[in-house]
Amino acid sequence: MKERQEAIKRYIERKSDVTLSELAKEFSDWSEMTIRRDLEFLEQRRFLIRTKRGARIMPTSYEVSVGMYGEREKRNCDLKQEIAAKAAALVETDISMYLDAGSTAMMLARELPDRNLIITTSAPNIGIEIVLKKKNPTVILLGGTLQRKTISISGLNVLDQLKTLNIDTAFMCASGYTEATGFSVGGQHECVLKRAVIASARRVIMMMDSSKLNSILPFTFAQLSDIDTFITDSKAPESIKAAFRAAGVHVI
Amino acid sequence: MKERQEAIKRYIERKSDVTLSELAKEFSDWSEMTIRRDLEFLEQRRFLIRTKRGARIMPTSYEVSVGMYGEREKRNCDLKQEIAAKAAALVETDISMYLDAGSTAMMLARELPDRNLIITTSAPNIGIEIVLKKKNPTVILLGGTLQRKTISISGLNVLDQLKTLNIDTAFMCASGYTEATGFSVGGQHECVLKRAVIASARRVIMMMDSSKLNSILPFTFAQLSDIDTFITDSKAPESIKAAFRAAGVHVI
DNA sequence: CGCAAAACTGTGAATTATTCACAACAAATG
DNA sequence: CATTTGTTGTGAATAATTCACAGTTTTGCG
Repeated sequence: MKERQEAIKRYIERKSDVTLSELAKEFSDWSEMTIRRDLEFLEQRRFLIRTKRGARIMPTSYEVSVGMYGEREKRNCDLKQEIAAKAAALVETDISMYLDAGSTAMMLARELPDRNLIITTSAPNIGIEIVLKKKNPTVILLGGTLQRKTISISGLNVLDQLKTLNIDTAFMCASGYTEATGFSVGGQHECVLKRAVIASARRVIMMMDSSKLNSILPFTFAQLSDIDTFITDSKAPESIKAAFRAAGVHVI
Repeated sequence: MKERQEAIKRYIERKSDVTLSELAKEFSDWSEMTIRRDLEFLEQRRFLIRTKRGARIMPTSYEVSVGMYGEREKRNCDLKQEIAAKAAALVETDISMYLDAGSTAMMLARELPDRNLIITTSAPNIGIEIVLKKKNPTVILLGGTLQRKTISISGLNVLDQLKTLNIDTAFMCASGYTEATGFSVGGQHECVLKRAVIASARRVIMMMDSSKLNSILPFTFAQLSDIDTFITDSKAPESIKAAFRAAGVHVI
């Protein structure tokens, strides 16, 4: 595959739905016809499907996760992407890592290097995504009841399952944070699971886009002192970043 | 949603990729324009995406499973569909059932009534499919290592997890059957898991399309005496069906 | 190094698909 | 029963896609 085709594929993967004219503008070094032919090429290899005026990524499990939350999730796609790229840089080879459920985690799954890794996750859609797109990582899915809203696992014995796994680095997501309440999420099941993961991981990396800062959700699962590294996007206010640093958290 | 729109949706779900002219021929009572408008309607509701000359189902996890095996799987789609419809008729409310991994099982997942059910499965893609498309069933995913080829779970403690679950009816798939070898599959992990499920289920229903009869795969996981019901398609030879009946198996 | 073959790219015309506006019709409402 | 609302079909206008061809670059091989 050519460099241009790779670039087009990456572009569409990021945007998930593009028009031909949008592509033509982005890749203005080439003619519309060439891009058209590239799309045909990529479609044959099942990377995407062509639509009326352009193309769309071939949704594997990715769309499963964003499809439901819909527009809200898509809107901050670029922020999440930025965070995921930063997080992927922290992934070392041959470590055992935990990947949380959530759309930021899904982005990280896509950015992950295709290397020897052991990835434990409670999100089956993320597990599938990794296993389909990468050759090398080993994916371990937690077992239990599959939650409709979050597409993640919960259950009585997830905690037991965690006990048998040694997690080096945990990449976690949160839906809300304030100084007073700490990191919070909307579901009780998730909350319990996240706490257990954080307790057992050697290193905890929290990923959160700036739109979620200063919002509170029902269940708090962690405080600043629980995390080692905080990854956010460039739109996050300096004041919060400074406060995190003052608490001994490594902010990226 | 109108009846016609439902019908179009079902048609596209079955075919997975259709052209407008194909739809116009199938639904010749209506004009092309009306069908076009229906497709637009269905696209807005994320049931499908429109392509250049028609439409394609919105692949959730379904495409994940067939996408890899590709054409081979698609070819017997109609047979599997027939089997899945028969199997769905056997599903009772409020029971605990096991759904095997495999494309026939995925078809069954789509045909399942939207009622109170507890469905245990080793296939996360099937679990996601159910949870996204139906409101009522509870899905329990087994935990463990996610296998790349089959998109199913295996691991040391799947057997332990099964012990804590009481399965009433198990819907199983096989990749091969001969009288001498019994029901067989290609992977050792799957084999072990299937055996355990069959041993613990009160009732075992085997689903298998006729193209797989008289083929042998490396690992045998069941004999005729292990199963209660056998579901196959209309192309299956009478001789085999008669032999199954003679062995006390209920053949549908 | 140089030539021939193959593969890739851009252009514009021909084809095809999609949208749009409007009229006819049916169903619902008061 | 008239009016409104929604649905459907028709054909023209628009837009997108394909096709064929020519120019260009790359590749392979003597």
